[in-house]
Amino acid sequence: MAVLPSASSTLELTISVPGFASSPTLLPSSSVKELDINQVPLEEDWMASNMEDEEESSNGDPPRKKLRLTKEQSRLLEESFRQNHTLNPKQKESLAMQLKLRPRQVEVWFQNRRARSKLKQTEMECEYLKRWFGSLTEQNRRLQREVEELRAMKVGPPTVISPHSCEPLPASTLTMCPRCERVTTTADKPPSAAATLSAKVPPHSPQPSAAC
DNA sequence: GACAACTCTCATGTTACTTCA
DNA sequence: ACTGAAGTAACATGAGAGTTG
Repeated sequence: MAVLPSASSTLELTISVPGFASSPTLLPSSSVKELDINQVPLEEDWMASNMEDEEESSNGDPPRKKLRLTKEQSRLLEESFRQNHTLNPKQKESLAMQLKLRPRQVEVWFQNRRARSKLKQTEMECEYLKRWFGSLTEQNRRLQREVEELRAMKVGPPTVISPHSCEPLPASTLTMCPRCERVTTTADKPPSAAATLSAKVPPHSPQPSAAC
């Protein structure tokens, strides 16, 4: 499972892990809404229709019937899903018996539920990456402007005096901290591999680090 | 041990149906 | 009443892992 950098304080991204309790806010609200309106069939009707399906499916050309799960069935399935995103055969059998459904129906429900979870997660990640891209674009624009300004101001070779040697430093030794945007010299502090990486890999938060 | 055949489960994509605005 | 969009149960398919002879 790929884990993206954690978001800034204003954007929170959660990664769902199988077996890890998912947030209730991710649950499809429609399931509740529709079931409030839905006519809940009697248990006997459910069993009868399920058995009919099973019989018809062996006849070769069954019209695909779509059964709506009752409120209670949905609730129990969701509860079970929160505990575990996958079921072993024993759990499946027992849950199916408890819900008065076929094990196959429970299996299909879990497959679809996992798919919905993943889709939601992907959408959130996509949204996060979009914002990240926007922030980087803005930062890039700002730096480009700054470079232009510096170029416009340039009248001669830089005359930065080294605090160590008290002599002028060449321009090539000047670097800018990507976080705090202060100009430092490589002579003063050579950039570590970690610092180089952090400059290339966007920080979790667009705000400059206080450590700088 | 290596292998093929089989079964099971999963992810992924699609279809068919239901509900609602 | 009709319709399109959204949600979702059911199905199809292919891959990977485990079992068995």
